[in-house]
Amino acid sequence: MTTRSGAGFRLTTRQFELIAKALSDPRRMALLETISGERNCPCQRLRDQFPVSKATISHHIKELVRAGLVDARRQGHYLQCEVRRDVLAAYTAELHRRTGSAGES
Amino acid sequence: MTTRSGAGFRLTTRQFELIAKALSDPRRMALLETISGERNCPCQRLRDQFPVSKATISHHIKELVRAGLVDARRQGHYLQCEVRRDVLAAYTAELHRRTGSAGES
DNA sequence: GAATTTGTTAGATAGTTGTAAAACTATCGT
DNA sequence: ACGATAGTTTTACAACTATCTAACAAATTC
Repeated sequence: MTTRSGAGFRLTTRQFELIAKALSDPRRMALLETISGERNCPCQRLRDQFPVSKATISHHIKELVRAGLVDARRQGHYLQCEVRRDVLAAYTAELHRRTGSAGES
Repeated sequence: MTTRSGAGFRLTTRQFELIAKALSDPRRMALLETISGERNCPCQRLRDQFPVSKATISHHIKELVRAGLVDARRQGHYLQCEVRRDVLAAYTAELHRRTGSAGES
């Protein structure tokens, strides 16, 4: 099996930093988890699950998209969000690479 | 080969959050990289490589230790720092687990 | 024990950021 | 076109944090 270790591509320094930042807020991380839970996650559903305003959710999603962790496109008047697991894999690969952990090229 | 995916143990929610926070600052990440580069890294060497005060370095190391990413113990009047790669592996494993990425238990 | 070197702690400051309210834009159904 | 629903942007603010200086503590060497 091809493990996620070999993530096909490398991240720029900037993207690496943006991802680390994006993952550092617990709420944003929780949003990412919820998004990854459902195939297509209308943002509206996020509002039901988290006690935060829609403005805040919009902001967090923007950060996730900016980091490249999430793809979002408007579908009707819903927003379809999708987790970029390859980017996430590239992040952890780079993380291990930088710390000299086993298994990275 | 046993990939790092199976990280032997699980992190608490709290530690997961602390690690994410610890990794989110570029300077702190750079310090972690340097620490992981050398077997035993006297903090003094860090001061030579980074244009920050020793107080700042001390603070960052404290955060890394708090997150469990680094073990630090005083050896003489140097501080010996060591990266906990198993904790790092547990973090990435948990990250992929939470986002439903491949290969996690 | 005094001086030196190394790291820590306390206090202060400047910059960042998570959050919400309100105003705005976009899309759909009627 | 109108109204309703979904999401964005602007603005403001409180909380956090990276950083420094300065004072302190710990360990070594003379």
